[in-house]
Amino acid sequence: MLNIIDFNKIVHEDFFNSSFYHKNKLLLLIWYFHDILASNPLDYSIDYVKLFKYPEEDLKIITQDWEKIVRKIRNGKAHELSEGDTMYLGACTKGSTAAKSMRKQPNSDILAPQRAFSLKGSYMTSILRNYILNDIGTYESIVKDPSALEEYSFEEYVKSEIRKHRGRSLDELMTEFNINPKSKDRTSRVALKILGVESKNASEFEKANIKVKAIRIEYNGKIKEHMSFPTFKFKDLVNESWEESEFRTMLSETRFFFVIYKKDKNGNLILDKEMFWNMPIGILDTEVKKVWKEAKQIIKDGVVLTQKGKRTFNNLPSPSENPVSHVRPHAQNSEDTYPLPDGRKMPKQCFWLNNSFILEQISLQEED
DNA sequence: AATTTCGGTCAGATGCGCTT
DNA sequence: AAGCGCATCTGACCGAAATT
Repeated sequence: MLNIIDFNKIVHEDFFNSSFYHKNKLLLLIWYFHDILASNPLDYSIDYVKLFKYPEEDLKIITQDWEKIVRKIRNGKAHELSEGDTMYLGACTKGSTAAKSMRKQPNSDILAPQRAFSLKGSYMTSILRNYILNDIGTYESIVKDPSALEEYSFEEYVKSEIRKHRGRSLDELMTEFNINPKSKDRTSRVALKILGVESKNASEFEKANIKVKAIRIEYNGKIKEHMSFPTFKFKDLVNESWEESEFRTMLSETRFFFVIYKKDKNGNLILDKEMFWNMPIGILDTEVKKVWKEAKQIIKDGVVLTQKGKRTFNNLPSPSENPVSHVRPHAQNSEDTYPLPDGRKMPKQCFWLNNSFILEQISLQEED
């Protein structure tokens, strides 16, 4: 967490003269161990301290993040800011309560939640690992020479590299880049190899919490499968609030890099498009919230199971009930379960994003 | 009859705990 | 520090029932 964003003032600033840069160009970072056994936070042990200046390659990306945030505010879209918009520098909500923290913004009459600059959790983790613990398990970076970002933003650079291979088949790319066609992460490996990265993730993607997701579009133009996410524990979910829920946190903080393949008439997957995407905050706090709350209520009240033939149907939110999200099993088999609050067991479930929603987002191709 | 829906399954990758 | 066994995770896929 860094400084509060003054929506009205920041629109007149440029990065190197900004209040953000002024205050935060040099940081004293202090890491302490969050010891859950310690009764008093003052007893937490301070393990690492470091006077930190952004490495040149990171500062380039932070500058671009700052520009992106300010552009949104200048366009009267402060209320649409989201942590997932940017890579290392985020605009996170800040204030005592959501209701008390609404602020006026220039160029729009819509009130926006107060926000502050923050270095994202994924970026802080990587600073700790790379620059302080000197962890050997660090990933290669995509942009080897920071001056490559003078002209293009990181995202534009990444997209243009992928675009060079547009029209080629996945099989062809796997052969060329020597990737095991059976590996589950083959599409993300292909993308990384195109970007010149041998390691199984890129340092920029790791620092920015960007997840590569393959999207396969069928010959008929539809996406067959919904998009899955990690499973949740029923007992945890019923104790969460939407604002602090695992699913909301994940969706608001993760940026996705969609690598889109389209099936030709012979069923070959052809590299077709690429785009960065994150869940629009307006949809997150309306439709997705609805599904989440409904799921929570159903689990709280006791899931109703009905046996039909071999299969057991539940009354959790299905894809037809909501345009954006639903709940479905994501388990090894029907024996792979988590306990329900009432003691029964149920196959592990997760929230999914509807295939139709993903398709809609792709066709919007909204690049702010 | 064809397509869509949605509970379920598969299998390689990953991660954890334990031992040496 | 490395190796092992095992559990879990994850992206992709399956197929019976429902719908068109």
